[in-house]
Amino acid sequence: MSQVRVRFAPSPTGFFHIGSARTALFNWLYARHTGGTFILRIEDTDQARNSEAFLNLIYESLDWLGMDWDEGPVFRKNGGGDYGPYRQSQRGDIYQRYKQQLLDSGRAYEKDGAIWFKLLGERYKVFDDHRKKEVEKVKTAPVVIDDRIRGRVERQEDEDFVIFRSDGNPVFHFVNVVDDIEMKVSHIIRGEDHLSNTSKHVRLYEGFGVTAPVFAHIPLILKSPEMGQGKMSKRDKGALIEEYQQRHFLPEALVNYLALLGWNPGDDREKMPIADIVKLFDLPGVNQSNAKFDGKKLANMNMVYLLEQPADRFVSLARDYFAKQPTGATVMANEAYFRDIMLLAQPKIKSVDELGAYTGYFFTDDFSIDPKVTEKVMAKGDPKARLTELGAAVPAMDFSSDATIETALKSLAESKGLGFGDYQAVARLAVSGTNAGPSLTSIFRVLGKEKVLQRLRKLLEVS
RNA sequence: GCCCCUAUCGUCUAGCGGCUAGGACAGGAGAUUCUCAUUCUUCAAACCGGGGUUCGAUUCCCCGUGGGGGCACCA
Repeated sequence: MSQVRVRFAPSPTGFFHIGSARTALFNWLYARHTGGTFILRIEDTDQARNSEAFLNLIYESLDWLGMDWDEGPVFRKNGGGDYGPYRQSQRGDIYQRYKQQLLDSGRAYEKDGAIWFKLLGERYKVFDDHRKKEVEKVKTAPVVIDDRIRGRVERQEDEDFVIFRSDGNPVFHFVNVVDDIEMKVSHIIRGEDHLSNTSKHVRLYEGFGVTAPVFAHIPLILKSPEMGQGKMSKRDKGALIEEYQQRHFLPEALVNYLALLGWNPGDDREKMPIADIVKLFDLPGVNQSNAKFDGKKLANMNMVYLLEQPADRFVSLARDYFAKQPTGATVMANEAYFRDIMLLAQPKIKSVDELGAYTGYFFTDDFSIDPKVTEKVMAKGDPKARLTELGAAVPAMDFSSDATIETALKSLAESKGLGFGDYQAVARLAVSGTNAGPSLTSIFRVLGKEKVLQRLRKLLEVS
């Protein structure tokens, strides 16, 4: 069996979005699954819309998601290869050569300053009511595509088409095919939106006297019902990879979710390590119908991953997050203290970007107090009495561990004929300003006696 | 308008001629925990319609309908 060579060929004309990432992922997975080669090729022929910033975003995003490329532009540890250059803007001479070949063999001709690819067959004229003009058509045999995902697809290609514009630039269909031939691409895995183009491409392969690669057209990602109809576009909420990076999602969670959009391992497994996905992924397992994007399921996947991160990794993720927050320097000033708190938060939060709000009161005395929670807590029992009792008891408590604090609090409650719950809510409100957080005993321990007392007193004063 | 693809809970999906149509997310209700979150239990929720083929269709075929994509000197 010949070597599998697949490519991902984005154009740097906009932000890198979910759909592109998924196409890249399926190519990458197939390459890794088969032990083949994953090529990154930049389709930057559209000079007006290209930008270096977008190009860099492609590199950064792929790198962040863990999709390393064996051949392509050099970026960090990725890239290189013998079939370059890997940017179409630098391959002009190759396109000229292929154009000449077609001209020489009579499969291309010039008209209106452009170069057209010539179909073989009897010609006739017909009025096209979509374009509202008369066009010349060619009676050709239908193109048969043996798609690895769709099965047999038959389509008529019945009009000559432009391969070089009158400004001298080659068009997408032409460069795409030429590059795939030159780079010895064996499998073309791309979005279903290209299925209709494939008949053109097949004719071009034939024109060059080359066997076409295997095609595999994957389903598209559609908007979720709340977002409306149609395929996901760059303007839709949650469509950009950059957004998840900024929200500090775990790239492996995003990749896992994306893999499940249009593919499944054949059983009920959903969360699975990338190595397992690589092992199980194959083209016949890819669905034929489009999938709607579900941000909630992605968020859940992210949480599931977050919960099981080893402590060191979680702290490092937290550090990346706080490095970008205005309060970051203060928060991370004391490494041990920071780590302690982050590990208290880890099992409780759903995403890293909640960390700031969730742990704020640990790092400043000037934290906000939730008025709604206050109202609720202060309405029940005699919270002010509990605060007073706590204030009196805390100085003598053993703050050396959660367990000793718990024992002390429970014995205080017992001595008053009350339960732990009678103190918990109001104490929590005093030290954290809210009703959600790590266990009260942990908060006490981390904060220390002095701050706990100070906050208990403060709440007593204002209430 | 023409061409191509597609169709199971709200969403992602399993099913590959005979099943109480399974799982997951989201939603409802309980339980556990010092709060919250997690976790656990539980409930509700689907085979687009019509024809065939067959002893028997969610499953195979055809026609509708719905959804998606394509029809450029864009990529």
